[in-house]
Amino acid sequence: MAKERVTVVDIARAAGVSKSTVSLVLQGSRLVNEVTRAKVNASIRELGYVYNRSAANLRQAKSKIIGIVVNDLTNGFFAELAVGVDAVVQSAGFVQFLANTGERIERQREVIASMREHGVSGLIVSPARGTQAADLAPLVASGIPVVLVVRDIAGAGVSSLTSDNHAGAVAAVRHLVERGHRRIAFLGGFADTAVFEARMRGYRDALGEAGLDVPEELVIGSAPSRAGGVTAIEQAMMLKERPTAALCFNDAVAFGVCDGLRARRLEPGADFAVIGFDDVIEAKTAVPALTTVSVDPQGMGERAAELLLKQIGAGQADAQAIVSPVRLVVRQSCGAPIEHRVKEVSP
Amino acid sequence: MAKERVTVVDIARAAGVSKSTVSLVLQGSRLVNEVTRAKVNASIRELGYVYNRSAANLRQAKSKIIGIVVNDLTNGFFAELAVGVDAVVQSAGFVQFLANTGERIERQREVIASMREHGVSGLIVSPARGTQAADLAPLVASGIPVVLVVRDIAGAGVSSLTSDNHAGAVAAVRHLVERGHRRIAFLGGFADTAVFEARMRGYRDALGEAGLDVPEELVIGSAPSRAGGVTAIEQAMMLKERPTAALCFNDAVAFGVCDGLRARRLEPGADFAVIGFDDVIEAKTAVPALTTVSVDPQGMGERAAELLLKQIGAGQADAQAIVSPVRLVVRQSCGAPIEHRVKEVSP
DNA sequence: GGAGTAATTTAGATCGTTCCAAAAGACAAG
DNA sequence: CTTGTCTTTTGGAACGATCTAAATTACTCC
Repeated sequence: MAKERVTVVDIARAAGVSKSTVSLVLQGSRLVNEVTRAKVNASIRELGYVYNRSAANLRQAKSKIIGIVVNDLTNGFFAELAVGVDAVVQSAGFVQFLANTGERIERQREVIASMREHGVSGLIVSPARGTQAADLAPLVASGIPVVLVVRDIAGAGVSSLTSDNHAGAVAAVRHLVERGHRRIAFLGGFADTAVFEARMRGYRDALGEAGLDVPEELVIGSAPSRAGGVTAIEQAMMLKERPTAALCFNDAVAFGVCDGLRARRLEPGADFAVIGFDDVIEAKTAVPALTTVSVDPQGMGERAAELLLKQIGAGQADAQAIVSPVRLVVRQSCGAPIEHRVKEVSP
Repeated sequence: MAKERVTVVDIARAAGVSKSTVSLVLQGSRLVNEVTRAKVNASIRELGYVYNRSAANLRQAKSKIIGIVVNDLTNGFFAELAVGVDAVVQSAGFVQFLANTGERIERQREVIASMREHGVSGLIVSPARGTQAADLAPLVASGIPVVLVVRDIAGAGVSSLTSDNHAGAVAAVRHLVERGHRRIAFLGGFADTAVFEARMRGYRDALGEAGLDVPEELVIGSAPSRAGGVTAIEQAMMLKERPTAALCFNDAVAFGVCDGLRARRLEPGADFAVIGFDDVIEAKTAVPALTTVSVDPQGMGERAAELLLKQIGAGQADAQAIVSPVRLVVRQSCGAPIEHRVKEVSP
């Protein structure tokens, strides 16, 4: 039962060639004759050979592995991001190491170290909350290409791919203002992240532009989750002057806000306008369909992967910060007419 | 900038010992003297040494990598499963290769092959729909420990960890019957999976046990997603004799069913009883909170990982099929009283 | 048939670690 | 001072691929 490992030497013997030739066949070199190649491939199949990447890797120091580190995989946004990365990376012949940090910096340090030991040729990181440039310094110093995604870190000196959070928030708030809202809340999210800061700034700027002032009590932080949304809206509705609309930190919060509204017998969309951020898959099929700022997580994952692969290919490219555009997708949760909702559900 | 790689030999030189000693220190052997160990560790830190697992791996043929293959990462259930696996696997000093097949068997074949090339010491697989025992045969023959999770495959000859889908469905339907429902639908899911088959059988058995017959038109399949749930309930409500309650294939479908009910101005829980399956995190915080059969995906991931690690440790254990128990969690969507809903939201 | 060129093939060193067997040192007992 | 027992340390051969430079074979054209 304990089968001996089949190696290139075994195949070489079986096919009557040298191991060098087998190696050439394995890497698809065009140097080798058609008949020889066929013979070798036949032996490979026959003996059930499994390529040993550790060995190859040892010799050539480039591994066909890329690592992806996300801060919270149970959040649909990041899961989709990972799927986008996976798609691109796989079709380029790479395989991905995925690790979840659960927002723990210590864990993040561990997984990054582990990935370096495995010789990843590049790393896509959505950093845990509170990650400092110093935390990434050893990684960056090693010269491994790194792309930060979603959350940028000032002074880290690596490429980043973020979404235009400021513009998205501005667009959302403008839309609410156009629909006549005057008391607009900003709900959910942790205030210590760059993403929160940017969205919040967009919210303030758009209100200022409309000549509205920004009452502090209308900015209510919470966990960026569905449960957090429920508590945030509860708090908002206890104010003496209640808001009539809210821009939410992300879609999860927005769903929570809808839940909280229903709990008070208010209908999201009709009685209170809700706008989310991210456009996760569920946003479209929820009832009411969620108006949200589309960030296209899967697309972001794909672009991040492409950027990383380019850097891996180019050896050493200098860091670039890409801000990908977003667009407001108007659906029903902000008060748009409701008649054709079911039609919008994809088949 | 192009730094030379630091190897054990460099450290040996710096610390004034042989590379064998350095190697012993690296593996934490107790054979080496305390002072020597300290000297070596100092040099390691000083030179910024990074362990090369490919090299180690080449020599000792056991890799500290386990692979996890899931069929749909964008589904919260599987993302949570992956997180559970990750937690256990990491703390055992392993790292996980995660790949998403998106229910494509061809892709599944590719990623499994790729994982074997990387020398994973074990594999946790939630197989894509339609996977046959034959698809896994080469993998199984190689002797790598494999644990199938969520979906078992008859005749594959490997261990599996599934949930007690039959018992869960029975409990759910019994509950609905006790609450007085007589026309109970089974909504969503693809009929060609073992999971569907088991839940469905539980549904039928419980109805039979209550002396109710099972009208074919009340079993309505659909994609196991939120969108699928919307279409399934639409279809159910077009019947001449409408159901008053439904057991859904999973939570995503159940949420879709709630959406679809609202679209018809029916309140889930009050006007129609809905029960889901899986108990994803959102089930608790949704409004109305979803009554569902708790499967605890994260816990399943953890148990699957533990089972796999045990098999890796034991060399060759024989296949065992573990069915993990489930329990019905009664919340509001099946018509329970509604007053304390907000209290149940976790802080 | 031989020179020149192009197409294939190959021996052998090499990558960075672990393992084995054996050597070296330390110490106690005779 | 030898011998024996422990504790530490070590050289050198693996592991399974790739790479380099050189060797071999095949072909073309006088």
